[in-house]
Order: sequence, then structure tokens, then C-alpha cells
Amino acid sequence: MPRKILVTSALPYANGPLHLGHLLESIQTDIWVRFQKLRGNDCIYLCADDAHGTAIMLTAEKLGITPEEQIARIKAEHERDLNGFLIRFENYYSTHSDECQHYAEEIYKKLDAGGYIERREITQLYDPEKQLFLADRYIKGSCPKCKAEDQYGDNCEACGATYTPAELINPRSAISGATPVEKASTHYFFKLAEFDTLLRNWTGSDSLQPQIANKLREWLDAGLQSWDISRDAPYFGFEIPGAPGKYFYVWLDAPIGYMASCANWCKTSGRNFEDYWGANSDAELYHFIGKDIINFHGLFWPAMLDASGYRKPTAIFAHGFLTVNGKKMSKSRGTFIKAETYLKHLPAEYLRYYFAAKLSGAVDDIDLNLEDFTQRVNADLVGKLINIASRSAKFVTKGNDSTLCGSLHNPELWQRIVDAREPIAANFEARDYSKAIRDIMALADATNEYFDACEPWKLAKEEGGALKAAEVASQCLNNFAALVAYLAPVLPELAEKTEAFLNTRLSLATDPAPLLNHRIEKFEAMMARVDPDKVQAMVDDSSETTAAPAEKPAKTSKKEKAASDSLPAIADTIEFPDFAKIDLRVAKIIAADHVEGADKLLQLQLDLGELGQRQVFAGIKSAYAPEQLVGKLTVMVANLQPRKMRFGMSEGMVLAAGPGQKEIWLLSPDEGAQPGMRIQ
RNA sequence: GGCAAGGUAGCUCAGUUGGUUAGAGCACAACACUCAUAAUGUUGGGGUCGGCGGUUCGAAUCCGCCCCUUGCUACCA
Repeated sequence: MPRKILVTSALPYANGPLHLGHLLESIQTDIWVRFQKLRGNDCIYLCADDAHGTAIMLTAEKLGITPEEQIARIKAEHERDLNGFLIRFENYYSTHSDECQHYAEEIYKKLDAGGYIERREITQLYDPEKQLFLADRYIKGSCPKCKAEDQYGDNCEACGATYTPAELINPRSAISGATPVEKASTHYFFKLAEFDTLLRNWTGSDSLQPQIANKLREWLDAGLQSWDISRDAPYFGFEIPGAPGKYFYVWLDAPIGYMASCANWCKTSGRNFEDYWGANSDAELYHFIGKDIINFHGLFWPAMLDASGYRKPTAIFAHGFLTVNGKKMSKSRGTFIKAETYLKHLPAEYLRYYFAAKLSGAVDDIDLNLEDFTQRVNADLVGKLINIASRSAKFVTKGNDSTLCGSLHNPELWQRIVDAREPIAANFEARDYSKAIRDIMALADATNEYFDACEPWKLAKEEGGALKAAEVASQCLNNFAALVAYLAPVLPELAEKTEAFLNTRLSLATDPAPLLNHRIEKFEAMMARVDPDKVQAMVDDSSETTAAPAEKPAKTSKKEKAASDSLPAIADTIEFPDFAKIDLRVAKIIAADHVEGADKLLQLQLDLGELGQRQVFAGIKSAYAPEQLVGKLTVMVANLQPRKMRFGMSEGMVLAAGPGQKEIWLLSPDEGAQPGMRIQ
């Protein structure tokens, strides 16, 4: 009974080209899907472009086209590149589609009807000129730490500091250049916390990778927050029913794109949508994703599905990130390689093989070491695997009239290969491709050893030895056919060429049957060696030579931090205006309390005289008891951006010295200072 | 600060429930072979399995502490 399986890859964002990081996932998924199909299972592979959001809207505007034109253009590029890498979908669709809108609205309405949607007012930075709320990455300014100009709202590329947009010096909208202002608006939230039990049960199921289950449990134990699912107009997406001017956040409809793609495919394939998504579906549903989006697929998505009466995924399969030559892909190093650029220089199967040789079922990062890549592909595929066919063919072609012999010369070796099929299949099933590849290559080694031991080239020179040589070569060609069949999910083109060469059909569904008294075609080279010059050309082609941004310095290591603690160097000199920005005030502690559930914090109520009162959380519990503090005068930073902490808003900070633990000493002014006085 | 996943030969990686001198491929060296896309085979050099301590007759494998990498996260405001 074939299994009914629905597989997806994460939806690429329709705002830019695919790069090799995307391909890691597509290739991993495609290999698994092809494997399932070759095993005889009813497996379909669906994907789509993720086509909504502010970024796409802005890009379209910049290009002077409509968002619809922009996403159509990108989708065509994506499909071209994926096709070039031999990724084969049943359907590649878009979240900007009627089906997606239908299911997004339906799911939302069910969530709302179930009481899982709450409406709350929040304050965000707003671009008054562009009339647009600004996410962190759309706010630029000078880094508050190192003063580097033109940094994004969440972290500094020059010094690595992290901060909030409000901390930026001279913040401005990256879109219009206007100074952002704070503005309140009602947002819609999905009450995820209500699904705590459901999600605990789901993550407890043993089909998840242990690392993922751990991660999800960590989030669950930390307590689930409501998820902001709305964005204000203007926004390229679907308007929320009954909420004019409010749109679904792009991440709400992204996974619904899986359903949309399926519904769209069902129209032409004659399949039934409910068979896959209905609450009682007996189909298996798997999402291949990167580890960066585990929260969306492991928390929000199952909760959304369950709350709206659909089935949950059978499992999610997360993979790690792709690094190139051991480091993050970088445009200045030429290692930010686009799919299109790769294909311009190198065949798809090289990369498919290399990824397969390194992928396991775990969430570990994968490194594409370009030198290793070249050597590995050449040695494994050309040197050992295809070489089997290349060195054998002639003895059959010339020695036995292009016909494989009538019996196997080495039945033991053949049996070893046959017996390897199920273990190899089990490794493919478990997505442990690297193990499958190792086993297959070990059998290729064994075949080469056998070939060498028999010395058919010598046999062929002996009188009447041509047939003996052909027997050895026939054995090796049969081995070759079986090994290529095992590799077919990874190397579909090599499999096709092998089928043509040997006049046969390769399958993984049954044990390979030896080809006996079987006519073959003339051998022709099946794969060229990797040319290192082409690899270099690809890197050169990917290099951004124009003004490579300064390399982001490595984050300060703990060691370095410790060293700098013991050698308290004075910070860089600042100008008076820099200092003057800090509004320090004398504050009177009028209340101090323990915070329920907090290990380090005390909640302080500070009086600033005519300026009112402030609530501040301070991490000084280890050194002060609340009753010691009440009535004391201290110094606070009064114009610090308020920060939402787990236990409430902290509206400033009190100043203290010392390394921590018991050694914390709060600053206090001499007698006579009055609450609210500015410190200058 | 917390949590998670990693740290095994120059490179890329295996090492199942702790058990004999720690493995593979590539790279390197020598030799063999010359059928093959300078491919293949044999042999060899190369590792205090991140560090320290512990449990054990015995640890890369279990426990503790520490260091480094990556990621997530926070009561660092």
C-alpha cells in the first residue's frame, strides 16, 4: 500500500533571487521526494513564492512597477532557477492567489470565532512623510555606541552593538529620510498561549527531530506570547475581513500558501484537498524548513491549523544554515552565490551530490568548502563511480558484441550490493543522505577493487580471453547500474544517461535484477570533472567589487570581555553634546519591592519631584534589600527609552557601580539635593 | 546571564548501548597497473578524539567544571 505523502519546502520570498542557501533546502527536499517516488509512494511536492509584505511593496515602488508585476517577475526567476537545479514540483504557486486569500480569511474567521484573536493598541515608530509604520530595519541612524553612520535600527554592522531604533542618533526613515515619530495603532493578535497544551502534546510526539522538540519545549516553558498578525495600510497583502485598513501580516498567510498551492493543484490533478488537509486526513504532511523559522512552523502553524479544524503536520524537518568556506556567505568574499550564477558556471548535479554527501537528518549547519567540493565530486563521481562504467564498457562492447554476459562473475559481490538496498533506503528515508552516500561509495570502491584484482585488460590480451574480460566487465556494469539506481534521487540526470547506456529502467522499489544477455549502447562520458577555474569564475562573478563594506568584526569573545573588564580602559572620548544628551536626575526611592518570579530584579518607584514618578526595574536584588532603599536619594537616567520587560515597563535606569553579585553600589547625591534636579 | 547544537588526522566527516594498537574519503609519499575522463589498486606517514578533573578493570563515548564556535533567548534598562 503506497503511502500518501505531501511535502513542502519553505516558500522563498518574492523580493530577490535564490542563492545557494535556498538550494540546500530545495535539494534536500527534492532528493527526499524523488526517493519516495522511486520507492513507489504517492508523494507530491508543493511550493510557492511568499509574495506579500512591506519589502515587496517598496521594491516595486522603487522599480516603478506594481507589486503584482514585481512578484510575477521574481516568481519566473525562482521557477527557472529551481528547474535548473532539477527540483521538480507538482505545483509551484504563490501566496498572492485567490486560494490563499480564501484559506487565510477562512482560518482567520475561525480563529476569531473561537475567541483566539485579541485587539490591542500598540505604539510604533512611524514615517510621517510616507505615512507608514516602520519596522526596525527601515530605520537608520548613527550607532549609539560607535557613531558609525547609516546603521539599521536593530544592530550596528560596524561594531556589532545591538540596540533599539529609538537609541539611534538622528534616527530617520530609510524610506523617506523623515524623522520617525511614535504613533499608536490597533493591532490584531493571535492568542497563542491558549494552545499550550495542544502544542506540548504535539511537540512531544516522537516524529520531531530531538533538537527541534527541545527548542519548542524551551519556548513553551518560557511562556507563549500573543502573536501580532496584523499590519496597517499601506501593506501589500490581504485585508483582514471586517477590519478596513488592517492587513494580514505576511507570516500569517505564508504557510497558508502550502494549502493554496495544494488547492490549486487539486483543480488540475483531480485530487481531493480534504484528503490532505482535513482533520481526519490519513496523508503524511512534512514541511522542510530552515532552523530559523522553526517557531512559525512548530508553534503558530499547528495552532492555527488545529484551531481552524485542519490536520497538523506529521513532522517538520529542519536543516541548518549553509556556510561557504566555513563562513557566512558574504558578498565581498564572493561566497554569496546566487542560484543563477552557479548554474552559469557549473552543472546542478555537482551541488546536489555534494549537499547529499554532507546532509544528515540533524539540524547542523552545512559547509560548502569549494576546494573540498571540487575534489569530492571529482573523486567520488568521476574517479570512482562513473569510472566503473568507463573502464568496463570497452570489454563488453568489443569483447562480447555489446552484450552483457549470461551469468554473474561475482555473485557474492552482487549480493552485497543487493543487500545494501534496504539499509540505504532507510538512510534516505531518515534524511541521512550522507550515510547513504558513504555506503554507496564503499560499494563503488569494492567494485573497483574487484575489477583491479581480475585484471580484465590482461585477460583480453590472452588468446580467447576476451569473453573472460567481458564477464568481469559485465559484472561491473551491473554493479554500476545498481549503484546509480541507489543514487537516482540525488543524480537524476546521471540515472537517465545510465538508463540510455544500458537500455534499462532503474528503480528503487524492488531489488535490482542483474542484466544478463542484455544489449548495451556505446559508452559516452556521463559527467565532466569539476574545473577549478570555473569554480573560481563563479566566485569572481559573485564578488561585489564596488566598495566592499568593512568586514563586520567578530563579536567580542568572552575572553576578550573578561580581559577588558580587568583592564578598565577609558571609553572613547566624546564631545560635550554627546554627554548632554543624557538627562541624569536626582531621584528619591519612595518604594522598593521584590518582583514576583524575578531572581535579580527589584521594582523601584522613583520620585522626580515636579517631574512626576517613574517605575524602574533594577538588577540589584543580590546586593540590596528593598527596605534598605526606601527613602534614599539616587541618580537615574531619565530620558532612557522605556523598555518593556517581562514584569512591566522600566522607565529609566538607576546608576550603580561594581562587578555584580554582592558588589553593587548604588550612587547617591550628597545631602541637600532635591528629587528632579538635573545632574550636570 | 540562561538554553540548545557543535568542537575527532591538513580538508570534509564516520564512530551504534563505554571494551582489544581511534576509522573513511580527499590531500601527501612510495610502489603497482596502464582497461579507464592523469582515472584505479596496494602500502605508508599524520590525531594526548577542545582543556582539566572524576566514575570504571577500561572513556572520543558516562558525570562535573572550564574554553571556543553557531544559534535562540533574557529579569543586562
